[in-house]
Amino acid sequence: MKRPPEIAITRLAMYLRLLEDYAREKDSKSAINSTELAQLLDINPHQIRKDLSYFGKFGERGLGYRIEELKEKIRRILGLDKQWNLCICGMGNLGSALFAYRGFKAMHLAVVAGFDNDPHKIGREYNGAKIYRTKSISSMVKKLGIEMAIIAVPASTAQSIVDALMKSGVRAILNFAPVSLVVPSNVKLRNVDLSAELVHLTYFLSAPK
Amino acid sequence: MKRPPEIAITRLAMYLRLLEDYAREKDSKSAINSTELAQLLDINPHQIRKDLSYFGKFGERGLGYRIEELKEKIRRILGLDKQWNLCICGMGNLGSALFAYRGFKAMHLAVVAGFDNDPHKIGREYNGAKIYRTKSISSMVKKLGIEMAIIAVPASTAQSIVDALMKSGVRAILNFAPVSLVVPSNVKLRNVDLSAELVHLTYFLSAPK
DNA sequence: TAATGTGAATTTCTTCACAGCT
DNA sequence: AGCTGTGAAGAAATTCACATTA
Repeated sequence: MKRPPEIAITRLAMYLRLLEDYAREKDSKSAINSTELAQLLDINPHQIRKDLSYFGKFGERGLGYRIEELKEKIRRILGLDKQWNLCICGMGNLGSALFAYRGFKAMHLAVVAGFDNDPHKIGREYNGAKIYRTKSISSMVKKLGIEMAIIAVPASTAQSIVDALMKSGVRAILNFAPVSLVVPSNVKLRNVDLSAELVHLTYFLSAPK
Repeated sequence: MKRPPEIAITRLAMYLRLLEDYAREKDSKSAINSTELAQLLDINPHQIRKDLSYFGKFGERGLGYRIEELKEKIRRILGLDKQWNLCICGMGNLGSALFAYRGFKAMHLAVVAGFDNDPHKIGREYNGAKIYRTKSISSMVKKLGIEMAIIAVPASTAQSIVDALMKSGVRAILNFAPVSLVVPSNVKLRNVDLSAELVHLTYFLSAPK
C-alpha cells in the first residue's frame, strides 16, 4: 500500500461520477465488480483495484463492491465529505461562466465570491455570492473562509493574483490562465490549459497518415 | 528517436507559448538554451531536450536553440502552420464563453460555428461565426469545413452530439462534458474534466498533514 | 568551451497472475 | 466459485551522464 500516483486521483473522481450516475439510473443492483466498472469506463479492471488498494480494502471477495459504500468511501478519500469554499478570480467570459455554473454544489463546493476590477461587475450577485474588487482578496478570503481559488484572469495578471491569494492563506489553485505560475511547495496548483488541449488535436489531425 | 509520449505534446505547447512570450517581451537574445528554458518552466532541462529529440535536432551545440527557428519548428510539429476550423457544441455558459474567446486566433484556430437548440440563441453571430440548430450539424460541418469540435453540452446529450459529429467526418473532439465518451479509434478525444481537477484540490487540502 | 542529443539507469505507472477471502 | 487485493513483472516516462559537435 504505497503512495498513489497523482493520476489515480483523477481516476477516483471518474469512478465516483460513474457510480453516482449508475446508482441513479439503474434498477440498481447494490453491488458492482471491477470488471463491469472497467467496461463502463473503457479501462483495465486491474487499474481500478490497484487504485483503490492505495487507500484500503473496499470490496468483498466473490461479490465486488457495494455501490453506496464505495461511493461514500471514495468521497471521503477525495475530501468530498465536507464543504469547501471557493472563489473565482477574473469575471471575464470564462470566470462568469464558472461563477454561474451549477455543478459545484454536487461536489460540495460553494462558490462564495468572485473578484474583478471592472466597476460594472463589482457588487453583482449570483446565488448568494458577490463580486468584489480585486484589492479586497485578502480581507474577503479571511472573512468568507475561502480555501480554494480558480484563476480566470489574463496571463499577465495571474501571478500577482496568485501571490495575493497565497498571502491570504489559500493553498489550492486551479489555473485557467495560459501561463506557468509559481507557488510555494505547500500549495497545490493544477492547470487547465485549453490551448494545449487543442494543440493535441491539431497535432493528431496533421500527423502523417 | 522513438514515438513521443502523449504528454510531450502538452509540453511542446508550453515551450511554444513560453518562447512566444519570451521573444515578445525581451531585449531578445536570439537564442536560448535548454537550461534557461527549463528554469522558466520549472522543469528539468533533460526533459526539454528529450522531448525535442523525438522530432529531430533543433539546437546548436555550444549555443542552444535559435528562438525564431525553434518556434517555427514546434509550430509545424504541432500542426499550427495551417488554419483549422472549429465548432462549439452547446451554447450554455461555458460554450458561450468559448465562442467569444479571442485566444483561438493566435493558435490559427477559427471558430466558424456554434450549435444549440435554444431558439433565442440560434442565428446569433459573433465575429462572423453563427449559431445554428443542433440538427444542422451534419450539413454545416461539411459546408464550413469543420475539422474539430468542442463539446460543451450537458453530459446527457454529449454522446449523441459526438455521434453526429463523427458521421459528419469530424475526427478531433475536446470534451468538457462530465461523461466518458466513446469514439472510434481513428478519432482523437481529449477531455477537460473540471470536477476531477477540483477534486485534486480537495484531496490535497484534506490529506492528513 | 559550452550545450546538444541520446543510450542507459532510474523511477513511476500499468498490467499481470494468483494467493487468499467470503 | 468468484472476485478482491497485491507482490512481481513489464512498460513507459523521466532523469542522468557523457560522447559529440559547433
